[in-house]
Amino acid sequence: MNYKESHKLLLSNVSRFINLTELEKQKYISLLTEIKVKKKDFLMQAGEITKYEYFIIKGCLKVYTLDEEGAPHISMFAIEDYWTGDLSSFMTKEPSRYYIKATEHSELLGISRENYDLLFREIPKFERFYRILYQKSLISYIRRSNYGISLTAEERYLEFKKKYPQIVSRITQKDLAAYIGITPEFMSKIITKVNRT
Amino acid sequence: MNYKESHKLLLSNVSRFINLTELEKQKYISLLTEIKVKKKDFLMQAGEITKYEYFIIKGCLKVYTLDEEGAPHISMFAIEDYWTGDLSSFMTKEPSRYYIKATEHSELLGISRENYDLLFREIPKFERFYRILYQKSLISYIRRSNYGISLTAEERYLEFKKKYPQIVSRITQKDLAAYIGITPEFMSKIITKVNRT
DNA sequence: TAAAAGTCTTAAACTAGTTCATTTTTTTTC
DNA sequence: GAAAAAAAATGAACTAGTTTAAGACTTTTA
Repeated sequence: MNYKESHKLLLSNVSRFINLTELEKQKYISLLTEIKVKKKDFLMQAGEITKYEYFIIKGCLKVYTLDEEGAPHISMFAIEDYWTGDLSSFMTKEPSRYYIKATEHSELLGISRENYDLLFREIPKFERFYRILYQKSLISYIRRSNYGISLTAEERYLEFKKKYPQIVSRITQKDLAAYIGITPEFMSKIITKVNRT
Repeated sequence: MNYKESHKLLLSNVSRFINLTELEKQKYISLLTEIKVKKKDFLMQAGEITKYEYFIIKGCLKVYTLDEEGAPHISMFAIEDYWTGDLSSFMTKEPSRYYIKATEHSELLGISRENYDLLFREIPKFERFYRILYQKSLISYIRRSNYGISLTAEERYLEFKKKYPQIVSRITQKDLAAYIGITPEFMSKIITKVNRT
């Protein structure tokens, strides 16, 4: 069958871990919602109960919390071919502490909690898909949680640049500072220093 | 059927997410290896390819790396009813960067990579078990990776104490410092300060 | 396309956390 | 249960990263 470009991208993402029949592909696609969000608009805000998990077709978004002083802490940047959302609120149905804002005009496919549950009942293979997806995410978050406490800010910056060169060029230095966990002023100093060397 | 205490603990851990028939329980148990490790002994060392994922029946272990200066960075403390290991090395079959050392005499059940793969083929329900297990771990690591970059050392200490009171009392201040990401000297200062307040 | 708003840079004064050195206390070992 | 080893406490000098403030540069908006 002939699929839309957006669905092709998603199916190709899924086919990394499981093989679906045509029927299963169509069933899966029927469970998804198309979402567009303009630059600077929110996909969700703190206090809301997360309705969807999102697959990014196009664009770039930042997932962040605000601390008591109102300073942002960016948890992740999500770009094409990545999944994002607030898994905790999505699963527990408790209000989220996260904001998700588009830093570019973005197109997403969302799966609602009801359809996510249904998916496992209708196509149990997806248990495997998510087992592997979460396993891989877990491995990278375990590594990241160690970086935060054991590397200096400069080392974390170099790691990020090495691991996500395609993201560095698409975000502001200020947002990168909020991800690395430092002030924009210190981020500026690091970049000046690294470029000089 | 009558199971050993250790197997009962594991089966009860698994039954949080999936129901197994008697036959499946027996099959599962047949895939596990019993392991004992004395206080201060290594369960594994950096450079080795991880052979097992471990479920802790009894005891306490620390999972850590050593940086270029030889300073330890503790990634997790594992106690009864928790799973541990190096998931990355276990999956990729590449040498691990982690050491796992018992801080108390410990008893574990290990599952080898071959049996882990076999488990999914023989009892596909385990895809669901691990999907949920990894999902929950992922949620807590996402939270932790933000703590590392957005909280002060004192706040991280208070968080740890609140979340794992049963672990705090079983480990040394020095190990806690290596987990929090600070020097033992500064850990000592924080504790003095917090107790004074 | 001018004005406004946001981002980046620089610098001086400050604070959280480190390093190094010493002493006291607790735990381990024979 | 004494000796040795490891952990914890304390303090002084240091460094990585913050704060505040101001000016230059860039992007957005009307």
